[in-house]
Amino acid sequence: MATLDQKITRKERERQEREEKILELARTMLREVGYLGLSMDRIAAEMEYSKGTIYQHFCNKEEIILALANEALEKRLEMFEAAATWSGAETSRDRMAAIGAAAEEFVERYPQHFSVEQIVRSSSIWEKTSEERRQFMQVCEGRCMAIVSGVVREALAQGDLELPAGRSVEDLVFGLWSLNFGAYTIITSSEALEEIGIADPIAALRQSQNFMLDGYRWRPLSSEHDFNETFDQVKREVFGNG
Amino acid sequence: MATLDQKITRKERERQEREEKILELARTMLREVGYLGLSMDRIAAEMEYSKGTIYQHFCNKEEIILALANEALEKRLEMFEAAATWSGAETSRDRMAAIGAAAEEFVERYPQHFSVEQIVRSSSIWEKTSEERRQFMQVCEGRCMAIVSGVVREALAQGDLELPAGRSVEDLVFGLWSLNFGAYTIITSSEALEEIGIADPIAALRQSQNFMLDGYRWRPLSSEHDFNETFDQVKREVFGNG
DNA sequence: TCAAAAAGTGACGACTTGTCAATAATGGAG
DNA sequence: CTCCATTATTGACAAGTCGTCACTTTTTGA
Repeated sequence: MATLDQKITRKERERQEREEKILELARTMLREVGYLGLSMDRIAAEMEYSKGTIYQHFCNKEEIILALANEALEKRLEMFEAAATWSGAETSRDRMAAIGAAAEEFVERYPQHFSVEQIVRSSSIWEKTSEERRQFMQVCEGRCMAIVSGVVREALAQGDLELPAGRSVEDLVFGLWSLNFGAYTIITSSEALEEIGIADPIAALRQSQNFMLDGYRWRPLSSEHDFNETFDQVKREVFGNG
Repeated sequence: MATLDQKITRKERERQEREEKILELARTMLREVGYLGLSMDRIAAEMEYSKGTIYQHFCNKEEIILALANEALEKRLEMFEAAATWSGAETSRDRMAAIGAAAEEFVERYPQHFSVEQIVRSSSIWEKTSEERRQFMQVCEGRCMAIVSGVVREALAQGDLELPAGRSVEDLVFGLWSLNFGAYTIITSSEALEEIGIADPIAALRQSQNFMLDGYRWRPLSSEHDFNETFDQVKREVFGNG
């Protein structure tokens, strides 16, 4: 019985290892030749397995892409969690800034992860993928939202922030989310940003974010505290980025 | 000589008409079956021309996509211009709000145009397309920026706004751009926005925008003036949207 | 040892995009 | 009106996709 169990797990382990290898290959392929260049034939050839075997792991190309996107979301969730529980935060707005720093770090450290997210959002991959994986994605997205919402709620509870009539916590989070997602998308896809006068888009993003929260009157305001310093501190202390 | 000229122009006119028809077909195709479903074969079949002829107009699929994207940019530029010269603006911030309304109207009225823009930004179409068309795109983008920047500069000149140290006009514009682009991307690609607590994303976007500009201390602040009313007014008066 | 079950294979059909020799239409010149 | 050069149009073709499934090989447990 023990040997049987062991053999099952060995098989299972091999399967998982192979799956990981497929994803690894797909990741680098995606980075080097883009979504359209990603080919099942080539994956099979480089894996030295037949196509049929690859299709036993992922029933189509889109499933692979979505699996990569899910990895990305998981990674970011992890980073957001680390930022939200940062011990160096003195105020609720510090904590919010920490999450901003996490978002920044995520894109810088895993640009290909971010680009997968973009692909999933623009190409109509959805229809072809399994319900299961789609759901996983929504769960991740929801949990990410929940972390940020949690910080906002903390601010409300502590009296650092009051929402205007008719606005929900999620509306604020949506604003931040949009700003960040849009900024990174433009940054990674516009070649000549400098030419049209945007020398340091990351700094511009930080500023916009700060001013948006200032607009919400989330205290301390950016005029009362240097959140740029907080950003850099988080990137050093939490993510070990000197 | 007259007849010769006429014949040349007749030929040329026919060519252009056909080109327009190709783009029209591609547009609807893109809307109905997405980027991946857009097929040169099908375009040729539906045009009742051979593939070779289609390829004489656009030397690859990506050129068609980019041509559509350029149409979109032109359209938006037009709408931005209309908004920026709106006669009903009482303050510089009114004028800025008018542009926000134009952006909103653009996405609502031409959703497929917006989706083309997203496709161009995420898929790596760039490499395959002609320098000419790429340049056109950048010019449009630059002119769009220039319109918005113009309004910001007007505000600076009139003393309605002062920029913080180290920030340029373009940084502010970049913030607005990111916020809008990000928000519309998320809106059009996230199915279950309501489920995660974002009931009215457009309202949330307006709010975020207003608060961001409040953060910049662009007077009158949103607490001193109802810009929601301005948005709706512009959509009625400039774009005839009741 | 051996048969049944599981795993792996790759030729295949149906689709792409983009090319290019061959064919058809056109437009002056005589 | 004829005729030929130029230009426009064609569609078979090469080379590449994706996903399938009858087949072969390996594994497994009795």
